[in-house]
Order: sequence, then structure tokens, then C-alpha cells
Amino acid sequence: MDSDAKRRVTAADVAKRAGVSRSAVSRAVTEGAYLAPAKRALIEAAAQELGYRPNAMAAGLQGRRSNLIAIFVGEMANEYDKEVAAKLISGLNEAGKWPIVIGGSGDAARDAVNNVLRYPLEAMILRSGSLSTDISEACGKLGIPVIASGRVMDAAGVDNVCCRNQEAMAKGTELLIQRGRTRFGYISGPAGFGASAERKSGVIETLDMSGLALHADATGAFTVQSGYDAVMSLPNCAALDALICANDAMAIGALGALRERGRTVPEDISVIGFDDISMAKWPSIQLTTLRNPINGLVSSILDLLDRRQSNPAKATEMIWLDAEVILRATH
Amino acid sequence: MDSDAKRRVTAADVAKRAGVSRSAVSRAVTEGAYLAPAKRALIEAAAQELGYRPNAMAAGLQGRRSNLIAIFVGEMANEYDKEVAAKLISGLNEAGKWPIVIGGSGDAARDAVNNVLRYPLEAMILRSGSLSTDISEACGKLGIPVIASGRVMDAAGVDNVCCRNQEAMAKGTELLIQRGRTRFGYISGPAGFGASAERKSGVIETLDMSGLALHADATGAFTVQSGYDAVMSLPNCAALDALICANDAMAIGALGALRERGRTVPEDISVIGFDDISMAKWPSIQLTTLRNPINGLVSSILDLLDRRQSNPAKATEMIWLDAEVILRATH
DNA sequence: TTGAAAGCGATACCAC
DNA sequence: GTGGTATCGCTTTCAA
Repeated sequence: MDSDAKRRVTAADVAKRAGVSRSAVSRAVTEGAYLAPAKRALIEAAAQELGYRPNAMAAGLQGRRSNLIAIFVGEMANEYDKEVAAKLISGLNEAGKWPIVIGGSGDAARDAVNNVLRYPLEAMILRSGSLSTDISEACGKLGIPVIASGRVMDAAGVDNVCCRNQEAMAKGTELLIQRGRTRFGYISGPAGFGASAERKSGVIETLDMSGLALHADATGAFTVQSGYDAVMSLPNCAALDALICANDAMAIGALGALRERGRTVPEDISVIGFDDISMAKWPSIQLTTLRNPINGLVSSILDLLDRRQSNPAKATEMIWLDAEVILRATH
Repeated sequence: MDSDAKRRVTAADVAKRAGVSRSAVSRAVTEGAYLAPAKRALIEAAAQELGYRPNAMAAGLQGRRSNLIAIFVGEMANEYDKEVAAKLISGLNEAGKWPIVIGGSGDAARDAVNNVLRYPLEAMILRSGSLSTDISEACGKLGIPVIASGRVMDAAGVDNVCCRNQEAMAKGTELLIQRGRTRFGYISGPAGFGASAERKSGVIETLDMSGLALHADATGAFTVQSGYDAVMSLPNCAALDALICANDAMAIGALGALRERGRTVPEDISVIGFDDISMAKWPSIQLTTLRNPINGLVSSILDLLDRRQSNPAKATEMIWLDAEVILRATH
């Protein structure tokens, strides 16, 4: 018969049950601790029977690793961000780290971050988002290491992992030039995102080197709809034979709009995107794109975390990731 | 001059700085506690200056709410799951709950769950996944409330929120019958998922009531590729004038395959999906579908959580959600 | 209104 | 090897 309020089983309960001291119980659950095998078995049986689990909060108070990592993911509005978040969560789990995930934006997100910072976090992983600067500042004061990606943060104590956006776009542009394209359009991401400017200049500089220039230039919001809208409102759409988009979502929107405007891809006009989100390889899409490597991103973040843990005082690092050209059916 | 190892600021530090007792500091950060306004201001200033944040672990040890909620999301392989996870995380954040997210499957996920259960969780939110039963059992032993969705779990202490799959599919089937379709194909989800069986029987029973039957029947894996493959290997594809898919991803794959096989949608053949993932409304897709309401799901989970917290002993509940027919361009 | 002191549950150092 | 005991940082009686 249970009592009404179910109390959590503690080490003391197990100790009493097994007829040993609390210390022995603690040693039984610790990896390399002195304990007679027979006694250990006895304790383990009692623990099993009672359903004992050491309370991570009490253990955390002892100055041990909390294994808690915060991830700030912003709005998670676009597909790439969601894929990154999913992979990052699995990656951390496999490394034995437990991610507390914070989403959203604005004041709600700010409050959330402030509250989560009450936990003894081992690190804060920042993925874009407008609050990045504030958050990293707060973490700095608390001595919590920050790992940023998506936008480079040039602050003390912040490690970065970042895609070579400009070089990647240069590769993509080069591909289309070699295919014989000469009249390029570009759909840019929103201003204010570091990646937007880098990607665009990768295109422009590469065109320039071949004596070419942009014939059309629109700005989207990194969404499918915005890519569609951008192309639908392009005045000289019919004159273009190549369209480069700052991300896959906009490229996918653009693809729909181009078909509606009577252009055929890739015979008539080439389209490439950026990211290689999972939809890019869907049979009905088959988008040629530049892969913004998610696995590389996640493993870099994990490496950075590891190195930071083993040497908290080390200098901050910046890891650069190269994008790969993925040839499908739209170039 | 900082000392080398940066120690976290504690209430004692603030107390010394403000010239008061530790108790006073604790009261200053507690909402409705006796404290002279002047003293409170003094303490708040000192806390601000030192960058003090109460340590949630130490506070959690006091038997207060931990605000920690675990979410088990399984593989997050398909789009719907990712969208649900994203919305759920934001929803919990807004409610002042901090989600520890566990992904993956197999032994790694099992270990992860076992470790996360060391934290004093307020609840475990389960989203499909093969480990559901094991996890809910472990939570039951620890007295941690479980909220399941995606698959109905008929276990003690488990609240459920669930879509009326069968009724939803009946509505979708009805739509196509009224449009004059008579030769139906169906692409089912993998066996073993409760939703697969329910959705399929919704189709079959509705057809039956109109004296119709399934002309083709394939099984996919809830992925785009599997929907594509299923249609490509359908022997009597040309004879069909309607195709119902157990989810949107497979419907999108099917759409691509149908076009490749020379069928035109929706003139020639109608296609509908299930879920209404965000890609369903993309300009190039425009899938007619049954909306598996994410917002309703998230708010139901939050409600359930709230009620469970305010009355831990209450009977378990089951909340049913209705799907809505979303008319786009493929029916 | 305030300070002193007793826990919360686990770990680690100490003698034995 | 093992059992006592101080300790982590906070909240919360209990006196004053």
C-alpha cells in the first residue's frame, strides 16, 4: 500500500533496505569506487527493487558535471533550422549531454533564457536568433561557455562554427557559368543576416571575374513563399537563364513560380539553392544546391564542446565548414 | 582581478556585499516574502551588480517545482514530428517549463531516458517512438506523470491526446466519393503504428458504405521516398482515379511518381494526404489534405499538464482532436 | 521584519 | 573496504 504522496526513493532508503551505509550506496553507483563485489551486488539488487535513481540535482550540487546544455534555436521557422536542431539534439544525447531547448523570440525567449541560466549549464549553444548578443553576454558573466553557429559572434569566450558562405556561392556560380549561363538573377536573404551578405558577394565577385553581372536582384525572407513571390514580381524574368537563391526554401518557391511563368528548368533556366535541406532531394523537386553540412556542423559543435570542457581556459576557436556542390536536376 | 577558476556567485556573496543575511537574499528573490522595501532594493542592487542568479539545482532540492519537463521525440525523421517538436518546445517555454529533449531510438535513446530520469522531472511527454511502453513504465515507478500523443497508451497514469484518425479519413474519402471518384488506391503507413490501422479502416469503411472497395493497396514508411516507390511499383496505377495516403510525406512522393507515370493531378486522379505539414501548402505542391492539428495538440498537452499539476491524483484523461479537411489543388 | 539554523540528497574526504 | 561527516546553495521554519 503506497502512501498518498509518493516520495522519491533516496540513497538512504536503499541503504536501509540493503543494511549498509549511505556511503556504500553512493559508491555502488559510482564507476570506479572501492566496494566489495558481493556488497555491490546486494546494493544493486535493493536499488533495482526500490526503483532508485540518484537525484541529479543533489549530485549536481556537489560540483560535478551537470550534463545540462542549453540550446537556443530561435524561431525554428525554416526547415534547415529544424533539421539542425534535430541532429544537434541526437548528437548531444549520444554524447551523454541533456539539452534544454529554448525556442521563440522576443521577450518570451529572453525570459526563458534568463530562467534557464539558473541551472548550472555546461554550455550554451546558440543558433542564429536576434538575442544572440544579449545571451552570450549573460553567459559570459556566468562563466558559461558559448558555442555559436549560423552567425559569427566575435565576443570573448564564444567559440564559432561557420560555413564558408562566400566560397560556397562562388562554386555554385562557377558551375552555372561553365554550363554557359550568362544572364544571372539572385534572390537574397534578409539584410542583417551575416550569411546573406556573404552569399551574395560570393555570387557577385565570381560573376565579375568572368565579366558578368547580376541582371536581376530581389530580396526574400528565407521562406518558400518569399522565393515564389520574388520570382513572380521579377520584371525581367524571361530574360534570365540562371537563378541563384540564398537558400533552398526560396529556391523551391522560385521553382514553382518559374513554372507558372512558363519557364522550364533546367533547359531554359538553371536554378540553384543553398543548404541542401531534406526536401531538396524529393523526387518532385530535385534541386541542385550547395550543401551546408549539418553533420559537420553538429560534430564540430560537439568537438568544440569537448575541447572547451577539457580546457576551460583555452583560446576561442573558429571552425570553418566547406559546402559541397550537390548536382541534381535544376542546374 | 578574477581568480583563475570562476566560481558562481551565490546568495552568500550577495549577502556579504549587501551587508545582510543569506535569508534576506533568499526572501528578496521570492515573490511574496516579508522584507523591508529599502532592504529589498539594496539586495537587488547587489545581486544585479554581482550577476547573481539563484542556483536552480539547490532550489530544486528544496522540493519546489523543478520546471523541468522531458520530451521524448523519437527519431524526428519526418516533417510532422519536427513541426510538433518545434511548437511543443515554444509552447512549454511560454508556460515557463524547460524541456529536456531526448531524440533517437534504440539503446542510445534508452540510456538517455534512464539518465534524464535522474532529474526531478515534472512530466514526461511522449511522442510516438518504439520505447514508449518502457519509458512510461519507468516514469510510473518514479511517480512522474506521462502525457502521450501519436499513439494511444492505455497505461495507468498516462494522459493521452490523440487525433480521430478514422473519422478524419472518412471525411477525406467522402470528399473524393462526392467528387465522383470510384477506383481508389491507398498507401498505408507501416504496420505497428496504431495510426496506420485506424486511418486505413477509415478509408475502407467509408468506401464500403458506398459499395466501393480498394483497387490498390501498398505500404510505405511515412517517408516521401516510400510514397514515390509505392506508386512506381503499383501494377494497376493507370486504372486508379483516387489515391489516399496515410500521411502528407507519402502523398508528396506519390505526386511525383504519378506525374512520372503520366497521370495528371487532379484532372485524372485525385490525391489526398494526412497531417497538413507546412510543405503541403508550398506553391509547387498544393496538397489537399486532412489537418492533424498541431496547435490543438500542443495546447491540449499543455492543458493536460496543467491539470495534472494542480491535481496529481486525478483520473487519467484522453483528449480527442478532430482533423479538418484542407482543400487545395490535388483532389 | 530579520537572522540563525535545520534540512533537501548526494558525494568525497576522513579515520578506522 | 567501509561507515561517519562535512559540504554543495538554497528555502524555510523558528525565535528574537
